[in-house]
Amino acid sequence: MSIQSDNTFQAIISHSKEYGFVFPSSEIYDGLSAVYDYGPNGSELKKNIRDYWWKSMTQMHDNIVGIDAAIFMHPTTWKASGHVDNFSDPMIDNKDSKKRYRVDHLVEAHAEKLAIEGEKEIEFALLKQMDTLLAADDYAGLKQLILDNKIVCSVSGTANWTDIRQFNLMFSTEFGAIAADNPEDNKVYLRPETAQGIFVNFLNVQKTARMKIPFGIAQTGKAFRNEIVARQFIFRMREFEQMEMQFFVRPGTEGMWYQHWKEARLQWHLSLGLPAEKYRYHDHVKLAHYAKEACDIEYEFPFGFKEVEGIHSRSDFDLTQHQIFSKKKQNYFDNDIDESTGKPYGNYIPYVVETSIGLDRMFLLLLANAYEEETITKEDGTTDSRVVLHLPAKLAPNKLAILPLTKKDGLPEIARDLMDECKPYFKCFYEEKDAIGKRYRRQDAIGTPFCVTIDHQTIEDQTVTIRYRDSMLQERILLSKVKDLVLGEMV
RNA sequence: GCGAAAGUAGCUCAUUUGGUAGAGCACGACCUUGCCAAGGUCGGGGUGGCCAGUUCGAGCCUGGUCUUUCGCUCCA
Repeated sequence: MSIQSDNTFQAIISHSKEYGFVFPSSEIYDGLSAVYDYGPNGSELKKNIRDYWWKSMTQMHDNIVGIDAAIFMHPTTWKASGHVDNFSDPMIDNKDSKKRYRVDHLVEAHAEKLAIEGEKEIEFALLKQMDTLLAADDYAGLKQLILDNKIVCSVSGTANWTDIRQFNLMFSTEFGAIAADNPEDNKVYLRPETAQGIFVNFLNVQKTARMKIPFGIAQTGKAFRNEIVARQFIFRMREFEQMEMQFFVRPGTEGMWYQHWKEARLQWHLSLGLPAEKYRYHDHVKLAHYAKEACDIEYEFPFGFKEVEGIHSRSDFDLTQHQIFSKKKQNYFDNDIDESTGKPYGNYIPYVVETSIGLDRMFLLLLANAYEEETITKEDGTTDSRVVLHLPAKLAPNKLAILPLTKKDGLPEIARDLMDECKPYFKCFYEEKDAIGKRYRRQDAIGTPFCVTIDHQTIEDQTVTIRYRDSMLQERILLSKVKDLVLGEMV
């Protein structure tokens, strides 16, 4: 049904800005790369997505509870999680081959070659120099070392190198007002994922909410990654929001739960009326350092199939790491009876199955799916066009537009009364300016599912015209039925 | 990060060889009208992404820079 051109993505970006969904951050200062702000309609849509997810996780599952952890966490958290060590190596690119190397690997490979050639002394000196420079974070010195030793790229054979850069995906900042002797002691990171806030609170939540395994902890919140390449509008941003649920299970059952959540999460997407043929699973072959099994739920964006959500079987990696680094037991005592032994399962560190969806990506997904430039044939045979967002009614920024046909004869008063009746229950929009057709089109463009028009007949028989966004059909219903009709679409 | 393209009003775009910027839509007020982007009158809005250079004169030529899109690369 949707007519999508090659320029669809561009059109969606323009539309997002024009109708107050997404603006480039700090636009008057030329923007900040890969950072975006949500406008009046965008912030409503985003909030509605978040609320829908939260409700489906916590309200609809009595064994899942929520938390809201801080963005700042103790620095040791990221040592335990592996984020500090695994992602802070200095890198260098060869400009000719476009190949990127870890500096230590590049130098060591060259040293090895020297060793084979019998140049033991040069090899030893080289490695020692490298260690000294690495310890001092002297990147200029390291680059000079590479140039002095005529180390070349194995692909291009040239020494046309970029400067050395450190790619640590975590943003850091100073914590507290008093400078420590060692600045590193004051260093804290902006969390690169929300998951760790759940793991470090595992026992707090389990004990205070009296949760029994299997159970889950849900959380939504901002995370920050200093991406090397951050592009495709709000798809990959440096500041983004995750909606995560960590599900704690008995070891040995993680495979079953992994399958369960893999299917349940896809169903969540489909429950919004999104087309199944646009979705697919992508099972990971190469696994992250913590993962046992992992897959992405991918959606066909205008720029191809891309990850919108991940389901990961994280084993007991995270809790075990936190137990080691914090020296605090992360055990759970399982009173359920193991039928093979007749005794309780007893103490263990639970396994974790994670579902992690990017809120901003879900937002983009919904816009991409909803956006349509529709050509409509009018009664006299001429054609017209309209831009319409087919957003799920329960997620639309405005649920109902209330439009008096004229701004006199008492029609605005009736419209205002309806507005007052409905606005405690859902977001309404009131407008009396311009011709009715134009007002309908404006609401189409921001995805308002229902428009109600108050006309002169309303005064006589208490009926109004309700007009449906997707079909453009209209019918007369009782004024008193409007609120319940809209509410019926919200659950 | 490398390569390519682009940046003029809120949006989509014009501006023929360098001579101090226009249109449509949108926006605001008023009049007329009243069920699918109506008509009229008036009005607001741009130091041409930013900074330099060449020139008597730069939106246009040159260099730099920022941002965006696309292709590689990367992605816990």
